Amino acid sequence: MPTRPILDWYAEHQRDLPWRTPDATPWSILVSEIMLQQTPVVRVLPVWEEWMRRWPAPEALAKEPSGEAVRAWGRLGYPRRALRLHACATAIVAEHGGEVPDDHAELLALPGIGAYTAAAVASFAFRQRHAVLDTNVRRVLARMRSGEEYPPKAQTVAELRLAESLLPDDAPTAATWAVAVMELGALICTARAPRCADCPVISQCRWYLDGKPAYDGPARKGQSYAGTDRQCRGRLLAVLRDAPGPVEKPVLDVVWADSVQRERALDTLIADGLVDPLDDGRYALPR
DNA sequence: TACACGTGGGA
DNA sequence: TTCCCAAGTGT
Repeated sequence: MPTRPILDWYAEHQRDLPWRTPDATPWSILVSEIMLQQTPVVRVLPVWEEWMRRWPAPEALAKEPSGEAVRAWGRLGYPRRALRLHACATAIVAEHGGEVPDDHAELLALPGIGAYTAAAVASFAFRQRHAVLDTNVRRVLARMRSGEEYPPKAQTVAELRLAESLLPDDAPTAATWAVAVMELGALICTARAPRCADCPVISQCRWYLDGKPAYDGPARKGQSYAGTDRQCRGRLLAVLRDAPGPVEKPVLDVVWADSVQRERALDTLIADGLVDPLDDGRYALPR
């Protein structure tokens, strides 16, 4: 895999994203990475701006009730991420003097930060040399090297080894390379209707050279949503997010007809720490 | 390992 | 309209 063409392409075509500017901090980058998990850039942008205005450093967020993080999360989806980001801020203040750690293992130990995000923050915020393997990169590698339209359902050791083997030796260059490949996957080598005509490495893409054969692996699991507990949880939490304070039970009851499912969903929200059942019978976002 | 976990937009 | 997908993590 040629490194140069992709670095050159990135230099010319990268998007101007606020967490990529020179004044972006490790904290602002960390927040962006959590928000971007399974969530499109356009939806993250306004929420990230608001978070950075309110909580420019971990200490500011750590002082707030976790419910404020959930409220400010808005409709980004997967609101447990908001809770984990709040827990992240708390841990960073308590264990790292308020500074986002630059060590990969320490990042990995923070709540809500897994293999991808730890590598991404270490790479993007601290310019370290790590294989940053997200869905974009996995797709690019699958097409270029394996000739497959899509990567395997679950990440393999081989994919990680390949990504590591492609890393430029120089750390800062490796960091730019990591974001460049991701960007290529996000803008050109997209899941549907890839823009192969604009690809800087089309001549080395095995999938393209093979005539772009259609995916023939096992069916990729579609995610149902309507009628699920997830949708029910979303409805219930939306009520609390949009209310100025605690709400009475009947206010929650009206958003979902199936009482068995509704109670189950509410129980799991409480178990997750997203909803706080008050002593007076009302419900609120957590303190 | 497989599944749960939100939401909205494009094809 | 329905399906598929978007910078994953935790259990």
